[in-house]
Amino acid sequence: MFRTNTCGELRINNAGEKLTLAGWVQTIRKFGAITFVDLRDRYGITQLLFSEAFNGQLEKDPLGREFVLQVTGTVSERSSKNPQIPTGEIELNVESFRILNKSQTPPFTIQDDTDGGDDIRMKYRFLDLRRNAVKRNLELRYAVGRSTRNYLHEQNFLDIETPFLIKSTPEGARDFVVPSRMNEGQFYALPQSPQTFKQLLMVSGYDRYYQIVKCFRDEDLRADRQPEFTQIDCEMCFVEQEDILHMFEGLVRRIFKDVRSIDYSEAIERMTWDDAMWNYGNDKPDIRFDMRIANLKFPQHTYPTKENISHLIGDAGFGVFDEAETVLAIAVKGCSEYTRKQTDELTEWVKRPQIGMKGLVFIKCNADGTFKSSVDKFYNEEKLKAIAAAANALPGDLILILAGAEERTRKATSDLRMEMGKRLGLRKDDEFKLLWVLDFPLFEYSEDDNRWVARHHPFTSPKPDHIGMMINNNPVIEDAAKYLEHPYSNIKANAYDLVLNGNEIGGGSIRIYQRELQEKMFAALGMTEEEANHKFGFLLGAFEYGAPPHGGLAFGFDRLCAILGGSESIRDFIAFPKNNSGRDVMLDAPSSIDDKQLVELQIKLDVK
RNA sequence: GGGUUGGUAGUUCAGUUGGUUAGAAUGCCGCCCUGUCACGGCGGAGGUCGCGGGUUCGAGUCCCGUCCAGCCCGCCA
Repeated sequence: MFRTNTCGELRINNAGEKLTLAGWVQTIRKFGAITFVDLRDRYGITQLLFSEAFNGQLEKDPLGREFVLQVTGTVSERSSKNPQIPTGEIELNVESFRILNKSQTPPFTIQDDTDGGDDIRMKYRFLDLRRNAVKRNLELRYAVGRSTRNYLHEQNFLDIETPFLIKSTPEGARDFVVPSRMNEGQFYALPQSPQTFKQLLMVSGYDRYYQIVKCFRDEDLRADRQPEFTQIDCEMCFVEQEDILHMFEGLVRRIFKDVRSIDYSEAIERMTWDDAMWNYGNDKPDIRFDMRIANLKFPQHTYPTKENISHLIGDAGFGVFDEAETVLAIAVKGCSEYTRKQTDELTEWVKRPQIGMKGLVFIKCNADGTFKSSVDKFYNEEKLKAIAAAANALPGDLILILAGAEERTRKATSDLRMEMGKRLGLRKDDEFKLLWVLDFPLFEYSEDDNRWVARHHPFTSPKPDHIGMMINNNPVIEDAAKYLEHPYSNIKANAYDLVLNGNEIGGGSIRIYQRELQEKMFAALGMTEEEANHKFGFLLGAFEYGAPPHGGLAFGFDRLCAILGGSESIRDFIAFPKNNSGRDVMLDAPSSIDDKQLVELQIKLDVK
């Protein structure tokens, strides 16, 4: 037997037992004639005591950090205890030991507070994974997965695997493609999600399906985006939106309970997409704090046209506001005392290219009820008061106003809101707020492609009373600004996103299950009948053989784990992640392949 | 595709207005130390300042290009 115990389990009541441990050398502390070694394994650290008798052997065969050791000895109570670690009351009095393997000195320290930077840790990821910080994250990930499986199993879901080598459908994200040797000149695609397979499983009658499954998208990366990532993918038959929301609220509550011991018993808030965009400028608002956006130019639920201009700011001769497509304000609690330096810094912040605004207008709501603003000469006390009221600003608050083109300004105001929330400490890591965002638009207009595209995906069903607004073609709109007047912009989808602290952690929809409607949808997206049949004929065909009403959703597993672990980045919750450029720096992948492989695949390269 | 921050010892970083021999911490090596646990003490080794070009009497420092990494925008049905 290699070992009788682990390095994390021995306590004072094991004193006197003779046993064997195996693990890695964490540190060596030579102290005169005796030597202390901290031996580490997955479960913890146990201090080894090498008495004077071993000095000869240790001199001949010195130990080093990360050597793999097998030690046999007797557990004894320490004469000076260490209350910091669970095994701190005991040590193993070594009677014999064996070096199972040597190690080079690692390029960074294997400690909780490692001295290694991201780059070097990724290159030696197998060493990084020895550290507690990363290990805890992977344990948390396992706990989330186990909780998910337990819950869904109890709810009668079946875990069914779907293929990875599938057909490329260039809607949406770019596919990763895999050449087929046996089918010359042809390619598989890796799934962006098992979407069509899970719908086919519904047609087959497996009315509750789930899978914790890898998905692949060949798009640029972010801290919270990897080219291969994991989804909790679910689908159900004979359900309406309410059934799905209820089922997966249960899942999330269960995960909170199992993983973080949090009783999320309060009702999960709901908000329409329209309200989210209007009040937060964003389809995934962080509702841990309020700071809603006030529109100073238009009343809610109107299109921004000249006739709809409200009287909040009117035409006051202030060109920046008068000529702007939209003017948005947020009230920042208790910041009316901001200095010139602080407001200048905020102005610089919104002028960064990533935000892209030209400037920032301030109104200080003084504690005594007066106002001081950078636009005093255009707006009198009464107007400023009205603006403050609209922005829900109280004395002592600072109102920040951005003006410009609709879409950019809304996004910038949303970003500014998030930034101020962060600076004011309103976005706490240990506070969790869930939110359903409902009634997404079915379509959105792509100005690049000059056509309507599915906002979620083309299998999402429209709200039943909006089906009549579907047209059997995808008309090009000459003036892009006019697209708001097109009926498609008013069609809402049976689609829903689950948002946690301003992050989209899941999303789904009630699907189309009738061939006619699905054909209509493809046509609306500008697909000819021929194209639709070529790409999705199998699904259309299946819908003719008794397809039941169905719907589902998918959670971003990595992201969910990261948020539950209190981290912005998902990389530390993935054992072997890719870097910003989609590279695995440990494997040095992707890489070129042999000419022989290229010949077999009938691929000629036209690079370098 | 674009923006931005960074690249100096094994590692993490400092390096002033361009000026003598490029520093610190940690790690590593050697010696000392019988109760350490971030052990301690003394000593030592360790650098093509990412790469290429330019300006200058002189470049880690300024300029141009390039590569790599982090973050962001675009993109992500």
